[in-house]
Amino acid sequence: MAKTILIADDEQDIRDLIAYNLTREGFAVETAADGKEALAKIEKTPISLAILDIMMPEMDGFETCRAIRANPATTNIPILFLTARSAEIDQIVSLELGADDYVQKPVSPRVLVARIKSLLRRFDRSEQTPAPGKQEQIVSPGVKIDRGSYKVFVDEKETFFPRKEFELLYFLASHPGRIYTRDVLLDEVWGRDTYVVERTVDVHVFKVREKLGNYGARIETVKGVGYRYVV
Amino acid sequence: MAKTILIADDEQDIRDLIAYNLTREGFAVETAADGKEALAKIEKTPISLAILDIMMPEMDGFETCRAIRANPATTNIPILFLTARSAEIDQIVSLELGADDYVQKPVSPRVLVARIKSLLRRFDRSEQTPAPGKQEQIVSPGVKIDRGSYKVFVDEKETFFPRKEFELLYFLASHPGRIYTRDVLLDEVWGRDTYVVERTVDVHVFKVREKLGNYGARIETVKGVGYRYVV
DNA sequence: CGGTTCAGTTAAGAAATCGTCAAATGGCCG
DNA sequence: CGGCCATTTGACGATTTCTTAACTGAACCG
Repeated sequence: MAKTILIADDEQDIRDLIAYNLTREGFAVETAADGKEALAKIEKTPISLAILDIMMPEMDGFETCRAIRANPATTNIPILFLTARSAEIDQIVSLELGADDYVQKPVSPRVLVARIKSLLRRFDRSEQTPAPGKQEQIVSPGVKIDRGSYKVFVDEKETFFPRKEFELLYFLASHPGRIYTRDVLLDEVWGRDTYVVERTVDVHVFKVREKLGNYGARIETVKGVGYRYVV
Repeated sequence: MAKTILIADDEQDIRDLIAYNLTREGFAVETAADGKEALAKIEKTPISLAILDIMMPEMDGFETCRAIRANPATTNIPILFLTARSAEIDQIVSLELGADDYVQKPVSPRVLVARIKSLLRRFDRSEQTPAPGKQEQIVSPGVKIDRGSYKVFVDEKETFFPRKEFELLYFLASHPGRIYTRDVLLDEVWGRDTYVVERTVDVHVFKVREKLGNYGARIETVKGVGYRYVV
């Protein structure tokens, strides 16, 4: 669930300040001291959003931005510029650089964080395809899972599932028949940047089964491999 | 099948920039340099969405918007405003102009495209379902919310809700059962460009519940997720 | 038959989340 | 200017949720 944000700035102080604030907000953070390093990190790690300072040695923010946009694998990453002088703002705006937002230095952490969240929201929503990606409701005999209202009905009776249990059930049920190993489930349900023991999944499966009552057996164990939801 | 988007702005550069980006995304594009021209084009061509700059010669964006809404044939066209100054945003918000969204200049083409897509999706969906986007009154047993007069009646008794609380209640109540994260509520109720802490939502929910008295429990909390209004 | 592995189950501690209150801020109006 | 009100923030405690570790039993294997 945690998104990774890349911070490219040549001043260590700035990197630290931003990194500190973003980490506190639950983001994962990668840093780079110049454009070259930024590109290298972007190749290696999946990045949700990049913050680029404009003035950097080696390769400045503009160039870096162009390079990111030029690569089909990274062309959709939202980019937020940090600018020191207002003259640079004009450049950002006028050029079709593909900048999505900018924040003027000196940065206020609160404003920056708010902008980042707002940008991410905007892009998340624009990428949401209602059709195959996320189903609003998953219905199988006796069990109905409704994502819109975050409710689960077992034999017509509303049954409360805490978040992780809901997400786990929802994920499994939205890919019926398919087997998922624990580490894949951790990735998909818990998020890529969480560090919990794999057996945690077992406990949640147990609880979900409990709540599903007669239908608990819908979640099958495949010994030595993982779990799957069957209809 | 391509949707046609009308761009009304007096600056050629802006028109070209937006047109270029929309075309690249597979939209058809019509342009107009002022409000009069925009209305003329709308009459001739079926338009899926209109982008209006506010400051235009002859007829500004506000007037154009009113004219579009006044004509039954075009009253349902989604309208997105371009605004240069934040003072204008207040106007958009305060006047119930029937604006569906706005983007602050300088525009990031990518953000604009994302917004447009999201708007179109929203309208596609809302036209399929008979449920209208904005209801004048929302009535549930014991609670009546009147948008026109900005009044709320709890058990027939008029109860005053300050603006944010009213908007929050109205938004939740107009999508009963549906869960909303604090993120989304901030977007929808507070507006995209506000930088407030998420927990602010909680306090408002608290106050709304207080004022709803016996019906306070209508707003349910889903721990770790968000809030929903139930009937 | 004993040992090993794997998953089910339970309980307890840790962490996250929310409700609530109080105080700070800032706008508005008399 | 002073007071009122709406809004926002930070703090605290209560509660829920999550995670871990440990125990148990079943299946498997030599």
